[in-house]
Amino acid sequence: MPRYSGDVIRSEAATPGRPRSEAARLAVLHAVDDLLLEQGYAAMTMKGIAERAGVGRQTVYRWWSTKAEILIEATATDARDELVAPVRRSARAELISFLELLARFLTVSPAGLAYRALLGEAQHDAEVAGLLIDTDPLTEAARVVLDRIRPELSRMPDDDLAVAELVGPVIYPILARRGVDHATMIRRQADSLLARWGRT
Amino acid sequence: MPRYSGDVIRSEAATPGRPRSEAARLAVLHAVDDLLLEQGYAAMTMKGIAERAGVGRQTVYRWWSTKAEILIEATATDARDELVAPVRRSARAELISFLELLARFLTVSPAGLAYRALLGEAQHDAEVAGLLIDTDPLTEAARVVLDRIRPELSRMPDDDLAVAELVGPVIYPILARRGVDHATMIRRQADSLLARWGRT
Amino acid sequence: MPRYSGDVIRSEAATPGRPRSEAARLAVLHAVDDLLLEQGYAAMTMKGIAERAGVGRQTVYRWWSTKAEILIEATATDARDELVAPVRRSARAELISFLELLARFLTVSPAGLAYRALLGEAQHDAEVAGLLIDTDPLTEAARVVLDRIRPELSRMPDDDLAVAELVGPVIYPILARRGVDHATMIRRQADSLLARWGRT
Amino acid sequence: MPRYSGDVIRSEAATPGRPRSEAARLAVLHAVDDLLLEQGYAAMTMKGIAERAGVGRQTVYRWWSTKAEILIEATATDARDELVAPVRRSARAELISFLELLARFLTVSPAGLAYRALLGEAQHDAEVAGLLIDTDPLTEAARVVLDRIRPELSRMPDDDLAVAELVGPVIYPILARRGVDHATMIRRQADSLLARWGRT
DNA sequence: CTCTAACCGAGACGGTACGTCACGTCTTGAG
DNA sequence: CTCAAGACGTGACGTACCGTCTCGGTTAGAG
Repeated sequence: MPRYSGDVIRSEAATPGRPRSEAARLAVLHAVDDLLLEQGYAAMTMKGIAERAGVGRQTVYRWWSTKAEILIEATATDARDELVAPVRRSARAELISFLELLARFLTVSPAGLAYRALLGEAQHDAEVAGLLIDTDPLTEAARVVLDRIRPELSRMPDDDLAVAELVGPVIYPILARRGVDHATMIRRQADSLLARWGRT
Repeated sequence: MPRYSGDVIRSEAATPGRPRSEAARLAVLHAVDDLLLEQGYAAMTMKGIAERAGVGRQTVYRWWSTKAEILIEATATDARDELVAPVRRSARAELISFLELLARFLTVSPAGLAYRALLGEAQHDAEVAGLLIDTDPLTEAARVVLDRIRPELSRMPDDDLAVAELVGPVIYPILARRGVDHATMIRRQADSLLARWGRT
Repeated sequence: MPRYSGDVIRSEAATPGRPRSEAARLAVLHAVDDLLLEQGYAAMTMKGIAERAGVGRQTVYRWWSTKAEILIEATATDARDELVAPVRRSARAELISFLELLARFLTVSPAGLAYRALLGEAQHDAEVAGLLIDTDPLTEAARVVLDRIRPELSRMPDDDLAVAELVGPVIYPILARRGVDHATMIRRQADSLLARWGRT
Repeated sequence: MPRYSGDVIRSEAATPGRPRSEAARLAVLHAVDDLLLEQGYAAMTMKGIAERAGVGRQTVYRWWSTKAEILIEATATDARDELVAPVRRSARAELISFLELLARFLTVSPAGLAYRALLGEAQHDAEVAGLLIDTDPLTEAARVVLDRIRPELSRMPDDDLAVAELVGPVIYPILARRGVDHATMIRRQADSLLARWGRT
């Protein structure tokens, strides 16, 4: 079970020269993981990452351009894993489970903190925005859940609209406020969506 | 009509020494406004702000600690002004008007870009998070609208929950995706809320 | 007995406006004295002097241009007082007394430390050099001694040459070396001069 | 023939990482040389040196702590070269040659100006004092001359005393006065020393 | 079994922003 | 007109990190 995305070997082309060191790659990814928790995103530096990983500075730059890029690679797999919602009997239970997962992910999980940091950076860095949108694990996970319960909810809109209606009210207060009561919010939100999307 | 928050006279205490230069204060606030549009938040520097304002570096640091602080002071009034929703006949029209205002604010207005940049910074800088939350013009504006239509919507939750349900689905795709169709989303969102919150 | 040069009132012209505050002047001079000992010449600043004196910064600049100027005014009188050589029976005793006075002045006395600091500053600041030369208390004191013993020493050169021969060998090692044995040096120096300048 | 002290190869240890740039080192030393003449010691700044040398600021700080340290390295070799006294037939000629060399060095040579600036700085900066004393080219040169003529002068004291008697009367007026007539002073000084130190 | 090419660590390089400090000037109200 | 206070524009300080470069040394497949 690969810890990091890309752990599967990428190419078989038998390139000449010394092959890329998997040890160095993992050291960098782990270093980023650790530093994010210890110092936070803003205080992380490329220099610090290289030193913590015991790796040359050039080696980092050879494979990644920015700390955002490394962080995405380092946390993508974790994020995806943590956002796999368990299968439930009812649509309501599905929604509640997923939203609770989501709230926990964003407020507690290291991968979730990374996601928020990246989402933040994306607001003033177009390149990060591009990277993040292409690999957004959150939207992906939401879609899985929605697909699962769509048969029961005939009036559910598709695609991005449904995702936004589902995820927005939970994620917004987490990004913009402090100390939100998720539990209540989540139940209300689920009921609201069921009423709007439901069969009748 | 004051352009910047704090334009109202502050104190009459007759402090000793040379009084603070209003010209310098305004020059800095305008410089931040300009630089945000020209270079973006990330590329803005305290040095650059001081130089653009034609002001000493120390003068900037004397009154503000970070570029986030300046940006908040520079855009707070504009943000508040731009988010004043017009009074409409029906609750639905009120909601749609406000959400359209909000979407336009976040995607087009300089003050809105500033808000997004600050919200982004808040994800990895606790101090900015504190500042932003205390002065959040968006939540404030949402509350005004909600208070106005509350009489018609007996099942509307109060406070933060209602704000999140109203604002979240619109703001989330703007922060996390590209090229969203706001118009459709907004109408759906308004109807969804009316159905959930409505009298009968 | 005035503590500082210039303590005597300078003008009687009955100028209009508020007269100069003698209290402020003395506070500045004392502050410079204190700071020289506490922090050394290099660490002293105009700002620090004003604060220590409890005086406005402008008040300092109104009356002095540089810290060197203040220091000269603050120490000139002390320096002159400390370099008054006692009258002795023989030329040899006169010389030895004066040279010992000189060595003590330069290595121990606050005024002597100030003199060395100023002499140092004069090496890379022409303005200080000018001020110092015009008021040099050391040369002045040496001349007094030499005049006193000149009758006994028919071959003594006059003016600057004699001063240099007398003072140079003592002051040079103090400026350019560490931990010199002055006592021996001084006796040798006195004998050397007597032999050279002496009657027969 | 090495232009700067330290031009001799330092070590062969094969340290890891990119080796120090000799070009940068020389650029800094030349910049200091130039700036000393153009602006004087007091007006020289670390920033100015780096810019003149076309070198990063950090590169300067990496190898030197203060401008004094750079100046010592930049002028030590020149100073030593310029103070090599020619061999003469008589002790008197030796002394006169050396003292003339010395006077010229201190009043005309760039290296001599540097020496005076450093000697000045040493009066109020203990660290500079330490550096200067350890490498003092002037004392060194004086000792060479004195050793050469010592056989002829049986009563010459040794070490520091002799150096002070030789050098002090010449250097003192240069430091503390303006426009001295060196030629006369030097001949008198030489005769005085010969009389005192001479055989009989 | 050498050759070649790309990798690796280390760390110096030219830049540039940081936040602080002192400079010397100015602008208040009070004496 | 002076005084204390303190804000002003200027510019150097020493530090940190940027992304690039240049070393010696390693590690593979190709000849």
